[in-house]
Amino acid sequence: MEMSKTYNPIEFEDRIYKTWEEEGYFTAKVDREKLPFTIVIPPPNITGQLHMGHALNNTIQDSIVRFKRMQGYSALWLPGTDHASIATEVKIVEQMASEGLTKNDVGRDGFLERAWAWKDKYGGRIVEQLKKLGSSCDWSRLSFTMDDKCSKAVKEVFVNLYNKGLIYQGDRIINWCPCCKTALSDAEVEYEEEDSFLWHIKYQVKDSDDYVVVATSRPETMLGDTAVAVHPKDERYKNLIGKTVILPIINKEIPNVADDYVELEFGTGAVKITPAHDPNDFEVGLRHNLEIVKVINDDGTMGALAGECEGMPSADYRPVIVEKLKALGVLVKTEPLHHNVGHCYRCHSTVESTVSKQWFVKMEPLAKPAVDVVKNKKIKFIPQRFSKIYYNWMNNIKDWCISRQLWWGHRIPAYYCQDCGEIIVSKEDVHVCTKCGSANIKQDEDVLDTWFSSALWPFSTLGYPDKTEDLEYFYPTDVLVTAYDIIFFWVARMIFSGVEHMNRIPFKDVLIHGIVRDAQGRKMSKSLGNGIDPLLIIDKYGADTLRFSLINGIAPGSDTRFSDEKLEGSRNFMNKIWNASRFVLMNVEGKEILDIKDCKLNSADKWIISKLNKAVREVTVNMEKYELGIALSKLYDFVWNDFCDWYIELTKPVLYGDDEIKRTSTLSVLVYVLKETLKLLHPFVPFITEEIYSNVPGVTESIMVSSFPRYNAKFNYSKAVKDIEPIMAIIKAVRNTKAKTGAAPSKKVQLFVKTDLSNAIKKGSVYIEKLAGVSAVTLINDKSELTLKSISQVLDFGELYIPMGELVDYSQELKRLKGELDSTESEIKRASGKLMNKGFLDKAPKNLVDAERAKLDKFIDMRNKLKKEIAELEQEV
RNA sequence: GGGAGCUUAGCUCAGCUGGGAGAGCAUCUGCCUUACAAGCAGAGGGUCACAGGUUCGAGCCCUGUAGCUCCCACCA
Repeated sequence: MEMSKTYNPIEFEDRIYKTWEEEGYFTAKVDREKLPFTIVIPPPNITGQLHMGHALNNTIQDSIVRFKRMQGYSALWLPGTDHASIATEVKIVEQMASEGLTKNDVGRDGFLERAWAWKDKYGGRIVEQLKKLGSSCDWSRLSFTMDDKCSKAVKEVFVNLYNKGLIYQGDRIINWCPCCKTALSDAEVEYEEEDSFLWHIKYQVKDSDDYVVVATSRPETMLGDTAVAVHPKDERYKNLIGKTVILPIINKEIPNVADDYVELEFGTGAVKITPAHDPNDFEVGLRHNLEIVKVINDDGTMGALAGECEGMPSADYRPVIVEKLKALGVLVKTEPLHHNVGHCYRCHSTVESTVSKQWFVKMEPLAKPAVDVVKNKKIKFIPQRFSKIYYNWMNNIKDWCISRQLWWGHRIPAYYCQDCGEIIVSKEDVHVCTKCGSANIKQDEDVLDTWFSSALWPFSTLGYPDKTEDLEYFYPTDVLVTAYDIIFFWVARMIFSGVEHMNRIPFKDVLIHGIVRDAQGRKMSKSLGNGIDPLLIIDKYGADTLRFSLINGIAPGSDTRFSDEKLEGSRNFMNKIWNASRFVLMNVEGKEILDIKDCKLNSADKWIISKLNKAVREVTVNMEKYELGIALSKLYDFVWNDFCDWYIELTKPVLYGDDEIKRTSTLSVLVYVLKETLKLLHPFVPFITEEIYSNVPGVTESIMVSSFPRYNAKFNYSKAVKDIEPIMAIIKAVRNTKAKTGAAPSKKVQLFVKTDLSNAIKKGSVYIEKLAGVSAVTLINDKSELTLKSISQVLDFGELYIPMGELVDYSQELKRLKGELDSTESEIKRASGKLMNKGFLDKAPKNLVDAERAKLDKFIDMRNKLKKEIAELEQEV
């Protein structure tokens, strides 16, 4: 097949992906002959479109899973999507609003019908996009957090936890999003700094002219105050403790209590206590047995206590009540305040703290074993530092509010008897009360936090609670790949869930990567409009280019910047691979190719095989440590520098020469190295490698099912390497000389070499001639044999003399040689300094000391030669 | 308030268990050499934030300082 002159991925990526799918290469089999290797995908939201974060996350997973698959594991990458309770519900509400409908208009069933329809229509988008990226997911196992399998697991887990007393229902202070109209967990609240005020308000002490001034940032909640608190040790308020104060406006009598929670220095030292709308106040209320009075409704509007302002949004009511306080003369001071305010992570509204009846997971008993499995290294975070973040969160965790006042999600499997009030928690639908026999049963209206089902993902997708073959073979999974921003939401919860329900860790390693930023280092966001659409990049440059630019050079846990420059560099590399391959394939066309075992290898052949072998070892080691960025940049170096710039150039004299046997060997090596290189590259850039591989003569199978190259000690041809490297040094030196003297690279020069390595040089002279533009290489024993005006180069294994005729400027030459002498002298100083250091001689490893000695000898030799050259040159001038 | 990370060439970043500072881009100089101008060859460019310490030896380990970034936390 003819390969086009430039890399054009659009021509083959879709076709190749289709073939892979049709051949079933992504489908993992339970194969007792093989070891399993499992990754479960972090399920993208069905509302989501592929963004750069997904692209990075999935490229990493795909590279790992392809690598493992080629290493011979039965590798499963299990894909799926998340129902994204709030996010999806918001979408459906918006959609209905455009038709002038509300949730209540259509009712629960009607709403769910719409939601499922939406899921069917759009939920698959992201899956198609993942395919464009080249993801080798096992689509036959595609899961969804609300499919039957996962729903069964959710019910199982809920009921089990309830029966163990680890799930309970209660009136607690929770975070309420007035916009989404649902409770949120603590993790779902994001704090942002805001400028506000601290209002100082006088509360009169009952039956007295005294008053206490409280400071608050939330005056609108004051009608729900049920106490004023001061610190027990606060001298200023000693007399106040136990007295009654009067709440302005509604003139309600409330107690004054003493509590350690109060900070002496902050505000006035006296705090109004609103148990219904502040988590701290709620705690104070519990300690002092205070009344809980709600003043803000669940929808964020003021309640009946606000009188004529009932129904007004609480934010609007704030200035109203401030005015009222002013009018009453009880507002004594207003000072600016910079503080943290909680916002909903989905809609960004300011969240309210409010008391409400919700379902909670009791965290303490679950957290401890989950900390232990990380502490004793059963689960490893990569990089390790993220385990600290994990500990910190787990050790300070509070109970998890899991009920959401939404319709889209897993409906809580709790049933209430309308007659006797019995609560029945059951995996099966309940129609009859187990206590009184009544059929008047209602299921809980609420659904579960989305993350409740995601927490079960590593085993619910494999069949839990059923003891399936998949679960038995593929669980625990091997590595979880995710960005650091969902460690709390997801990773931590999977860990305690796996430990609790499976009695086994859900994964062995957690590979944390960073986020993709824009070229200026800013987070990509909708509001900034600086997001880059990976699909547009794929359309323009191809998936491999995108993948390469995301992975190359990244370090675990660190953020990465995405830029056009990187993209172009990556595209250029793809083109390089493409053209190097084209060179090989063009030359081998119709020619005989042998196994390299049957070839007569020359030193260049052996050199590239050694280099390849070294690359194999290093890439494998790096991959096993999840150092993908390092692995890939090593491959880049190998391909571009060693293979293209050197080896391919070194093959040309042979390929264009007339020795058939040598040519066959070199062609065979070219094919061998190309194939192995493509395999090394394949996990990262699957399409281009498949496309080229399929064009290599003799190849019948997909590169996907080929074996990853293995390190082979036999391929370290150290003698051949020693023979070819001086040749390369000479080529460089000649090129350098030409450039320095301003001679055209194409200008042929003669070369005289004085060296002990005459055999190797003789053998390699054809390379020197072709690659450095030399007409003839002549070995000499002494410079006196030279009659022409030359430029000299002192290398560590000998001297080169290049007659350059009129281009030789002796004073320039003298300057250059003196410069070289200087740097040689400083090397000698450095090395001899080290070797004169007794501490170094005594304590450094012997091989290092020996190496240092050898260097010193070499430099002294070079110094002598340089001095001689300089002396001779000075005579000429 | 607690914790983490970062500071290396003009820019973006690598640098593994301490043993002579690296890449890409940019810059400069030459080249259309029949795989590739999305290319080839050559060159310049760094007190590894600062100050101490450990060590024969520190970009790497320890302590402190400064600047930047992020996370967590109930300061009304």
